[in-house]
Amino acid sequence: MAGNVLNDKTLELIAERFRLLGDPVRLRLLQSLEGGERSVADLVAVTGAGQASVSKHLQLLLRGGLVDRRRQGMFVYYSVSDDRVFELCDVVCGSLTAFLARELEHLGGGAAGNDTGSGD
Amino acid sequence: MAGNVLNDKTLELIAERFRLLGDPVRLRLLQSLEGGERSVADLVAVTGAGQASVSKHLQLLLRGGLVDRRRQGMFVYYSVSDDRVFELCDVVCGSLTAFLARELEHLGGGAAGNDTGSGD
DNA sequence: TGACCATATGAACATAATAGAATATATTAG
DNA sequence: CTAATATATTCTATTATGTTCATATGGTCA
Repeated sequence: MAGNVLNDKTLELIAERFRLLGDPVRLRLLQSLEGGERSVADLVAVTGAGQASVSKHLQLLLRGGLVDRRRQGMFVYYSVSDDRVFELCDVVCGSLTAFLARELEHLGGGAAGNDTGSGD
Repeated sequence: MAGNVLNDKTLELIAERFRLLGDPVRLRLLQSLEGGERSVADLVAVTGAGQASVSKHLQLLLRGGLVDRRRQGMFVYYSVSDDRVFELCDVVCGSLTAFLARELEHLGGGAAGNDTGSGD
């Protein structure tokens, strides 16, 4: 952004990329790949999701250019091809933390002793 | 991320926030608010979306803690409450640019003279 | 070749997200 | 109070997204 006016097409591309990151299974996949490449079987085990589901999520990440694919024998290894995703997650984490802190403040200052749901 | 292992709840929160940014109308709203607060009517005019739609998107952004709301008379003014959204958009833009550049390279090296869709 | 394994894909289904029309609420003016 | 204006909400239809099961594809090994 930074002062630019983006056209509709660009905006749609950006939105699409955010949506690509907007799924917990895909985030878990990316996180699992942070330490290096992994086979699909590994990723299925780590995420606890079904094989078909994981495979489809990986295709989405692949088409979005966030991961790379390498075949070795019967196995396929995926790896993160754009480290910026982690930067994005970090920024979002910070944003979320700030937001929740604000929420807490308002609760504390406005109506103390409220139940906002079980605390983690 | 940065080496952390995030639990499912946190991951879902992060995904939710990415989804919040995964809509072109909401991105356009945020971009329109980059220069300062705006009334809903202004935003409706700028985005070209319907009033109900804009209002609903604004509620989502508000509940997500990305914008603030201020009432003055009959008008309601929204403003960005977390500048990090722009940082996020910038990073995504960079990521997209890099991705498209890679795509182009592959096209150029593999099959030159291809039409990748009308340019803007 | 056929048996076997890992991964990808298609079809069916369930659920979530979005837009628009109509209506409700809030505020001001008379 | 009523009329008028700005914004929010509800209801409904439609579309997008994700999961699962079954099956196809690509590869290895005997």
